[in-house]
Amino acid sequence: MGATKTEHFTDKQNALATLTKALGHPARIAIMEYLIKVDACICGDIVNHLPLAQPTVSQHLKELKQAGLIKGEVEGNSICYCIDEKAIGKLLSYFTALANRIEKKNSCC
Amino acid sequence: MGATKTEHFTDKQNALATLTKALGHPARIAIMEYLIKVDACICGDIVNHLPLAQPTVSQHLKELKQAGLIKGEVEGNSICYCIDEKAIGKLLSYFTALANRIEKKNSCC
DNA sequence: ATTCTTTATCGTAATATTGCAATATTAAAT
DNA sequence: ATTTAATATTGCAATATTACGATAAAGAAT
Repeated sequence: MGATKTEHFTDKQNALATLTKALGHPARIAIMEYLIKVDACICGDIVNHLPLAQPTVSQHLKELKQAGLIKGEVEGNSICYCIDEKAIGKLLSYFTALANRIEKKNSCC
Repeated sequence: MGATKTEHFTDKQNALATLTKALGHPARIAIMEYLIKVDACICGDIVNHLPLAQPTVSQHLKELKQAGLIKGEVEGNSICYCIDEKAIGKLLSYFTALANRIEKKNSCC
């Protein structure tokens, strides 16, 4: 086993899990925060701000990109990365809905 | 290696990664949604609503609990699980802040 | 006391993730 | 054309996750 049984869950559940899983690592959180902190898309410069080797950072960027959390465009001999707002929007609306649904309940714990 | 280098990141980054990582599996998303859908804490009954064996569900519940996303109290010979609102609050406020910070930027991608 | 029910834990196999050195790629700069 | 700079890919070792059968634990019901 070891493989997630995605086929047993809904597309929405899988899609959300893909986003949260991609954010489920402090290095990828740090990358997202750095992309936001700097007031533009980052072309290069990410590796130097993380305590990880270049191949490791590259791999994390790849995962964030595959999950749809960031976009990357080639720009000269470097690559311009920036946050994909849509993904953050999805996360925000999901957790907003979740919080609303919880508020309406009588908590029994 | 295979072990996350948590020591290189901030407590906040690690804390958030813990929450998102716990939600980074469709079964755990499904558990959270089921806990909210049913209008009370669930005592038992979770296993029957998931396409996974009982030990697997138990393990997922353990992870959600360790991450602080759910609370569990013994109640007779079953256990009463419910969402921990604080954790959802943390996620919501984090993504809200993130979205706000993005909105203020000039998007360059 | 025994059985039933519910949940947890142990053990283990299959698979995935993390991290990095080495190397490749690609385009700019000289 | 060669060198330099930035990023990606490959290959691999260490570790973590996922899943579940078997078993344990603990209270409820008989």
